[in-house]
Amino acid sequence: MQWVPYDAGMAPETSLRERKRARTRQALVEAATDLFERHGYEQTTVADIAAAAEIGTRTFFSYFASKEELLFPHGDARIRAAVASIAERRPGDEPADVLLRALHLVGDDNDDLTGRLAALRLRLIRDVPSVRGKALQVQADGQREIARHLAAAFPDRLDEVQAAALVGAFIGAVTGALQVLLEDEDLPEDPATVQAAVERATATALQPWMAAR
Amino acid sequence: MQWVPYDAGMAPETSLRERKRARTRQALVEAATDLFERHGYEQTTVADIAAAAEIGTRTFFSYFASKEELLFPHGDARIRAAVASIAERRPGDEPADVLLRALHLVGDDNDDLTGRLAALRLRLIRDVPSVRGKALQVQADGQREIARHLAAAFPDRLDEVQAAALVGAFIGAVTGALQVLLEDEDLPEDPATVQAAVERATATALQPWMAAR
DNA sequence: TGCATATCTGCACTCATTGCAATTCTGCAC
DNA sequence: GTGCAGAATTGCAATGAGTGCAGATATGCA
Repeated sequence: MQWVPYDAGMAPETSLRERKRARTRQALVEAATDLFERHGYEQTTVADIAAAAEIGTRTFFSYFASKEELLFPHGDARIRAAVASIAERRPGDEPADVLLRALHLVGDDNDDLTGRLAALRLRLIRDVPSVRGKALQVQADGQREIARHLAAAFPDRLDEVQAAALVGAFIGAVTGALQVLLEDEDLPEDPATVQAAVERATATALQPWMAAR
Repeated sequence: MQWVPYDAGMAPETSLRERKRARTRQALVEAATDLFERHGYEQTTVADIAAAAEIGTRTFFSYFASKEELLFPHGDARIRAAVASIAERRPGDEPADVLLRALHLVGDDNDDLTGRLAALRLRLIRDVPSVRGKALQVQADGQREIARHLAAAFPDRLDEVQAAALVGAFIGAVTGALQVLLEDEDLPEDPATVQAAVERATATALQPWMAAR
């Protein structure tokens, strides 16, 4: 490949047009984060957000296909990390080994960009149905992508469907645990605490695999 | 609308009010199924459906909270089956045993009511984002419910979070496989074939547990 | 400088969803 | 059978997301 979408600290090899566009996009995310925190998700209209970022309401939809998208501006960051991790497969690795490592890694750089957005997102996923729906879709898509790469990494051991099942099991364990943990009214707790709790719970759930190692 | 003097499969404890309401609800689902099949999901408006069922558009929302809900009129049937299955826990059963049995069972009575609605639903889940989102939410909620019961069934072995992780892993494996299988353009294949493929793939993914038995 | 292309924007429109208030049933009691 | 309290139905108006369209602007490149 030749083009990496856009990353905070990225090369200036971009045209004015692109830079301007990226700046506006960023402004939209920030304005939205701000307004959502201040007035709530449902109370904030797309028009409000567009106005805050100084663009026309109509133009908003040329940056984000929906209001929910604002909360997942880097929908693929984690996926890319996981995929990269899979690529680093070491000889002798079992599919499960690779997945466990990838999972761990994705859990770590949990703080994608502004932790503020991340925290807000968790709260909204818990409270707003449409946001939860979007989050689940993003997750499902990511899962599929990872499965594709896993299958490719072990052509002799897994077919597409088996890989998808395996990935589903691992990610399912994590999200299942997370779902329960996030039910607590006071989310903002401490990311590390949650992280640890997830690891503990999934360790039990995935124990058969870890034991096999 | 025609009159069915006596519906054999209905609980006797219902008042006229309830029966009438149930009939209208059913009429709505049927009208929707029909229209969705004939003109497509997005091309069919809630007003169309309400008209077809002979009720006011406004009234529709006193039966279903959203257009998507029409596709999941028995959102809890499978869950109840799984929960019941868990309740039948036999001494000596491991959590994983109970889950495997429940999963198998849920996969079986896959034909919830009119296979027509079920088939349509699968197609729409694959093609319409908002429907996919809804499906994922229903699934997540069901998962949570099952986890609750599993935790209750093994108070000495699992806490809420561990149970959720375990359930997430099992259901995640199944849905992961299913997701890939449904990508084929020609869904209507043969339910049994899909069922078998899912079992095969999940067997690989969950093998460590099955082996432990 | 000047055109071809990419963006931006206002306007009008469709559609899901909701609040409100008037109207029409149904269950139950007298 | 009459009447009432509560439930259900419905029309109307309004909000807000998302889209198609056409004209106005800005940018890349010759």
